[in-house]
Amino acid sequence: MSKQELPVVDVSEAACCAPLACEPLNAAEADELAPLFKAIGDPVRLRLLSLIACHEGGEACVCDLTGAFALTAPTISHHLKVLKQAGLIDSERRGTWVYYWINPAVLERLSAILGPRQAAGLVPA
Amino acid sequence: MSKQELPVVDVSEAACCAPLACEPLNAAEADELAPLFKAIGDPVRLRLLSLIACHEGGEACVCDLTGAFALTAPTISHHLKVLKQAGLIDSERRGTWVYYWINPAVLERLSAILGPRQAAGLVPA
DNA sequence: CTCCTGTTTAGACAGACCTCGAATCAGTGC
DNA sequence: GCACTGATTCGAGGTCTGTCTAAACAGGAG
Repeated sequence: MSKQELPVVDVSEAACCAPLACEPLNAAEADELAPLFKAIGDPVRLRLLSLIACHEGGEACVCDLTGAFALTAPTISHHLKVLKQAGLIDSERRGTWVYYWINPAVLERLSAILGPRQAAGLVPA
Repeated sequence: MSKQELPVVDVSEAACCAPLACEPLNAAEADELAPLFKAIGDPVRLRLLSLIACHEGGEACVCDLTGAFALTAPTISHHLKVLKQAGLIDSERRGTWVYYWINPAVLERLSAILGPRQAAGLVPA
């Protein structure tokens, strides 16, 4: 279950330097990127992502996450699945518990796409 | 260029340096940010945003946008409304046509939140 | 004034989404 | 083997969303 083919796109593609305002996205690119933003377009999932990213060791057990929400375990599990299918996180079972960690490359890609003109110059004041 | 009363959150707030992986988002922050990502979580809206951002002069007429999609004018208008209500774009009517332009500050904020830790680049005060 | 073009609003409908309870799967320990 | 805990899957509800057609609104031209 850990090495199934992800629906994720190739990060090394042209995407790294096309900040949305550089040249218009074509339909294919938009169809590919929009689901990623959609995945984090939910308060619960956005917070889950943050909780996982901030957790010590860079990974968090599901049991660490459920407590932060007034939601049932199946609902949390559902949201984690959405994030995973989007390629934003990955998981592994270790004994009784399942651990999740984020995929930094995907987040960086999204950040770069929204960013003004990264790479060019990060301009310190 | 003249009106400043955006429904958008204050960019100079703590947001500029909290890249999602720094410390966990609380529920209030997530409720505020998620709708922005949700707005760009649709292929049509993501492409609209890109088309507007890339258009010469930094602004685009609705008539320039509708041609890029196999959708009716009301549908495009609906998506533009969603983007505008999220604070990602703004618009103004000039004679017969209505022009849209993006709000770079909001995009930068979203980029910074997803970004790895570039943080210090933007420097408040 | 009247017509025409560009844009938005209103209403409707199929499909997707969030959440839950109940059931099931996966490991650990008695 | 059996019971227990952690996590996921399944099916169902109510709500939200994307798209359309039809109609209304805003300006410019004749």
